[in-house]
Amino acid sequence: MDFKDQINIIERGVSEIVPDGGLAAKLKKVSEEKRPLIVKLGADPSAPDIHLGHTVVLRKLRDFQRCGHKIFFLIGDFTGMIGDPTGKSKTRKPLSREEVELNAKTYEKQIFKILDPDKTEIVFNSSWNAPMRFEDVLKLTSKYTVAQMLERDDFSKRYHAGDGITITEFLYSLIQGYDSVVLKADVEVGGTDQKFNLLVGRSLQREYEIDPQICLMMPLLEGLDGVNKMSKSLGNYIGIDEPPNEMFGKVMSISDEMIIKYFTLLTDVPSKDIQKMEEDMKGGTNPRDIKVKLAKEIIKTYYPEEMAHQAEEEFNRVFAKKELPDEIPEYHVGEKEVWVIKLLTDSGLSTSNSEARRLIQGGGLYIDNERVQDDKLVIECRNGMIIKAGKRKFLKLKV
RNA sequence: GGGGAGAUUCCCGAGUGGCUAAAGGGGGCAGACUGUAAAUCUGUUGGCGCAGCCUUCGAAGGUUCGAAUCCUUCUCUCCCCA
Repeated sequence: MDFKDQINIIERGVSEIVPDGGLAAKLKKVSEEKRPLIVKLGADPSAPDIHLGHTVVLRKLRDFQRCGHKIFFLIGDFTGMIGDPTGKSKTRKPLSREEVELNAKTYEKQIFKILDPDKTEIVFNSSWNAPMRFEDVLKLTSKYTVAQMLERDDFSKRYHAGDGITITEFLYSLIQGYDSVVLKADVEVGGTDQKFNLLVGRSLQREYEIDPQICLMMPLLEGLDGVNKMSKSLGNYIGIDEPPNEMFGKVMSISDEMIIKYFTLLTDVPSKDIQKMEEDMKGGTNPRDIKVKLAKEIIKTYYPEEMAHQAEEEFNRVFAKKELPDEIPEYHVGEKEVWVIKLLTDSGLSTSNSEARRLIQGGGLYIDNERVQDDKLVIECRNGMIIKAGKRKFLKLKV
C-alpha cells in the first residue's frame, strides 16, 4: 500500500498528530528498513470491560494493522499493582497478580473483536519495570524536570490551585514514557487526554537516543449524555459485549448532534458517505433515520448483520408501535394474590417499595396494558399477565 | 514542628438550635409531547403494607424538652509558615 493510502486511512478521525506531518517521514523510514511500524497503546489494567469509547483507539490500531503494521498492546500492570493515584480521586486499591491476569484475559477476548491477533502482541510493563533497581529509577527521573512536568495543564492547574500532586503521579508519566523507550515505539496512540503522557514518551526516547515516536491523539468519545466522556463509572456507555437490542436502544438515545461523530469514529462507513448524511440532515432528513443506520452499522461490527436488523425490528415494535418485545422475562409468583408493590420489589422491577410507589404515582406502571394508579392494589395473578414498569421493563407472570 | 480550613443525602453544594428527610444544580427515574430510549416541558428522587413511623448530615460520646447545627474526643482530607 502506498504512503498516501496509508495516511488517508490512518488520519481519519484523528484529533492531532505530533509532530505535524511526522507520519509520512516515519512510514518512509520503516519502509526503507523493511519493517512494519511499531505502534504502542497503553491500557489501564483495572478496567477490562471495553466499551465503545475504548474502541475509538482500538479501531485506529486496527487501521494501522490494515496497513501492515504491528501493535504492542501494553497492559500497564506495574502501575496497576501500585495503585493509580491519578487526579483527585482516592487512591485505587492495588490489583493483585491474579486480578491483573484475569483482566488481561478479558482484554484479550474483547480487543480481538477489533484487532488482528496475528499482528498484535500483548505485553506487560511489569516485566521490565518490576526488576528496575532504584538507581535505574533515579537515572530515569534525571531525564525530566519539574518544570517540564508542570507544563501539563492538569498538573499546572492543580499546582496553582494549591491542590496536592504526589511524586508518584510524576513518576507515572515517566513510567509510561519509559515503556515507549523499551518498546522502541514508532507511534503511540492515545486519547487527547493522554497527550502529555505520549509526549513524555517522545522526549524520553530522545534522551535515550531512540528515534522519537509519533504521537497520535484520538478525540474522546462523549457518552450517551452527549456531554461527558464515555465511561463506565458515569454509566453513559455502550459495552462491546452488550446484546444487539441493548446496543440499538442505546445508540438511539444519543443526541442528534453526536450522530456524525459516532459514524466517523465507530464505523467503517466511508467519509464521503458520512458527509452526505450530514448534508441530508441539514436538508431536512429525519435524524432518526440516520441514527437507525448508525445503530445498525455499529451492531454489525460486533454481530452478524442479521442481528442488527432484528434489533431494529424489535425497537420499532416496542417503542414506535408500543407493542410487546419479542422476549419477555418470566417471573414466577408464589401466591395467587399479590400486592402490586410487593410484586414490583420482589421481582426486581424496583429496588424498594418506595420506588415502586413512586413509579405507580408517576403513572409508569401498566398491567395487561392498563395503567395502575392504586398503590394498594392486590393483583390476582394469571399466567401470562404482562407487567410493564416504565418504558422498557417488562415481565410476564407465571403462577 | 507551628498555624488554619474542612468532612452534608448518588455527585456538586446550601444550611450555625425547633418551620429540615434537609434549598439549588447535576445525574437518575417517570409522565406528556414527538421523529427516537433526540430535543423540550412537567413531576419525582432515604426506608417502611406510607394520613403514621423509623434511620440519615465523617465516628463516638455529651449538653438540651429538642441538634446537621452547641461541647468533648477521635478518624480522615486539604492549605499556609518552617
